Amino acid sequence: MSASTRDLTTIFASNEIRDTYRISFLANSLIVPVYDTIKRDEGLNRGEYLLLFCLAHFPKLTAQDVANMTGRPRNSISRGVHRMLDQGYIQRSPDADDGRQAWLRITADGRALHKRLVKRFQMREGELLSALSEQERRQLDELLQKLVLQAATKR
Amino acid sequence: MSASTRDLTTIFASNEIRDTYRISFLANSLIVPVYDTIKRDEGLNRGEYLLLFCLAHFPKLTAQDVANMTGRPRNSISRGVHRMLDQGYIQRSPDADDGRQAWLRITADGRALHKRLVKRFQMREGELLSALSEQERRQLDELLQKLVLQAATKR
DNA sequence: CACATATTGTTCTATTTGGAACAATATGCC
DNA sequence: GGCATATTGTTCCAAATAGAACAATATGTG
Repeated sequence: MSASTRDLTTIFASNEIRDTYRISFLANSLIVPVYDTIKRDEGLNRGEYLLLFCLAHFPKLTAQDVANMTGRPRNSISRGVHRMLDQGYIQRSPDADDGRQAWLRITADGRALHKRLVKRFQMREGELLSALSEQERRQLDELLQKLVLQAATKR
Repeated sequence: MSASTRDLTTIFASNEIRDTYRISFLANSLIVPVYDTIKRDEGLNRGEYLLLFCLAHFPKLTAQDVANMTGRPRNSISRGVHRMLDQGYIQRSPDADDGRQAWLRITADGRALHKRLVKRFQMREGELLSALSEQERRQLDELLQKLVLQAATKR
């Protein structure tokens, strides 16, 4: 009996936390291979890419905002900020009213990088979603939206 | 304008990879807080818990099987195996026909630990799913199953 | 059988990660 | 205003992580 003859996918449907297990598996399947190519081609690690992604969708954010959005600790964000500043993908300006915090913005270079990289995630997402019909995709969209709003408020 | 007055949840519905972003966010929300308590209370890290979880659902597995199922590198599994052996949660026996590999099994202690810990994930899962109706949960179940099977085959 | 290639599990090493403590600044309360 | 408490971003350090090389074993092909 070798690994190739044993069916390791049965666990998807037969464990005590089916949804948790499958959502976690899906998340890994969607992002890990793409992060690997981003690391290889652009030298950005996960924290740095997340920072870029967040800043691509808000005009300005503080480091604390990014930590809240991504769930990563502030020191990881802080490191990412410095590296992305060095590379010119983001810029920082101190807040006039609050000396503790600083506003982060994406630069034109950063936005161009984001546009290139996000396509890789879109392709991977498309591969997975091709298993669903149009109607099923709309169902998924609604269900996910309800779940993330629940997750964002109930924690 | 402070973080508390800015609505950082708008990104859920307005980015180029909505499903990827939301699934990844959900996965973190489901597992990270629980892993933290498991680390604190039992000293198990993520790799060690995953090993226990896998072995709780198959009579026996090789380290390579666990690596395939979880997507983690073999050296991480290897480390986990040794620590879990030391703690008596799993046992190992060499394969008679293939001198390279060894079969891993969960012990009674390991199974008892699994039963206790999986409840924590069930509780967290229940909190999130409470946002859905019975019918919606069935829909989610079907959609997730299609997606994970697609992910497991198309990679 | 002999030799090239593949697979399993391990060790070594560099990078990533995150908790904790810290300085600077802000807020609340008397 | 003055002092206790909270918040932001940083540095320090220990743990987790994963790539690469490795030894042992297995497989395949002549």
